[in-house]
Amino acid sequence: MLSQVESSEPHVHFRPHQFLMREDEEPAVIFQIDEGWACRYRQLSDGRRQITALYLPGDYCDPQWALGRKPSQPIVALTNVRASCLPCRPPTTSAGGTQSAFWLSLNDMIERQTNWLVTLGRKTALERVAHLLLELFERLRRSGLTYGQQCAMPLTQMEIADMTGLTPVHVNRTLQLMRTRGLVELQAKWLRIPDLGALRQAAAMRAQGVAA
Amino acid sequence: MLSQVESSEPHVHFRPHQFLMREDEEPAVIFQIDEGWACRYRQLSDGRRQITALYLPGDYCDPQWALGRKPSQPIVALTNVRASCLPCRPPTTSAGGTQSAFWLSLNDMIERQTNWLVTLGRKTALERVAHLLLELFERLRRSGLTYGQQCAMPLTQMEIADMTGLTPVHVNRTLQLMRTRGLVELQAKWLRIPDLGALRQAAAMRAQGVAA
DNA sequence: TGCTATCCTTCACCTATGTTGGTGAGCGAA
DNA sequence: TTCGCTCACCAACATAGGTGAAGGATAGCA
Repeated sequence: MLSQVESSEPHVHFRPHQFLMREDEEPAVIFQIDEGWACRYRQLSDGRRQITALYLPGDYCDPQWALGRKPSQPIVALTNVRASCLPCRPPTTSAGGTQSAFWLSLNDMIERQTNWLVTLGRKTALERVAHLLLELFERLRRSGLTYGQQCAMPLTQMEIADMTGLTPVHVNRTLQLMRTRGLVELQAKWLRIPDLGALRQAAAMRAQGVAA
Repeated sequence: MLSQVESSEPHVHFRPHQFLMREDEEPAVIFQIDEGWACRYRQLSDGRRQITALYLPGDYCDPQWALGRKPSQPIVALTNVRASCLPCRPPTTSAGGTQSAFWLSLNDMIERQTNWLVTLGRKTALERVAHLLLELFERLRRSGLTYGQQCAMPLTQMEIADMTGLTPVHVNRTLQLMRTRGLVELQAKWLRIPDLGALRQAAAMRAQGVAA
């Protein structure tokens, strides 16, 4: 269950439920996920848990460590994960400016986090789940990890619940409803979205271009 | 209702409900709030609104503009606001490194945003309101804007609702409950916290040092 | 082959919060 | 002074989502 990081190692592997980083630990490196999924979360003393970030292939983990604070939340692998280790200092803004992939990725993460504030604060269960599936699909698509209208979806309903602020039971109800409405097909850890536009509308997201 | 920014002007003023920045506008400057409160929000097409950030005196507004993207959410003054205009380019990481006040402030903002994800996803109404009042008090205290156990609290119950993801009616119920429990005294836009520890516990926040 | 654990699914019931529709106090403008 | 507006506050009722419990499918493993 302990992370096996050697800071000199260029690559590391993690198994499901293994920690990439524990709370308040001093990060030695920033990971870049090559393969697999991970998440950051906080757990309250009575057991309530909220996932606060999802890390997919290509993502830096966690970019904000570059801003110079200890992680206040643990990061754990959701699937088998292969990751590269980057030095914890960020690329200087002088070299590449704020446009470097790294800083843009931090920007994306903040933007996603802000969108989740809106979803958790104001949206219904169906809108929340739709938002999640849509975000997953579009992030994977940008990394070339979708196949037509399909992509992998290894999350359990309990993990979906911890992302969306719902209970597993209600996630199940909601997924059933979405299935009967033809919004998603979801089985065997594989997601198919018959009509991306319909799902976007169901998610009450801002309209969005088709830009890759 | 239009912002009166002259990018050459070192100081600007805004009245309540006046925009500091509109959606998708190209920011010419980053404001630093000298006095007054402002917020960033998103409004859904059916009117639901969620406030996603609060800007208090001393805060940069918005620090993430320095990362090089257009603001996707409007920013509006909640009270009379006086602000200074800073160039939109961030201090280079070479000069001052990531420890500069500016980057630390961005880091704080991300941290606060993450904490709100947990609150909106998993906490009860009372915990949410407690979290908000506590955060306000402690941020103001760090800026020397508290007086003993008291501080200003210009937010209307509707604005509290839009921060906490509740309805104004339920915010009212919750505040009444907190009053009867002696957790807060709140009247005439002025907040008094008789027992900070009790309020922290009610907010289900992580324990926290007394560090200024 | 059976054992165990995890996950998905469904049911009946419950409650925290939303909704609707009021009241009255305060305050600025005319 | 009255009008118009915002805001705090209250009450009755409605509902989305939570709770607790149970059964069935699937997969790893001895």
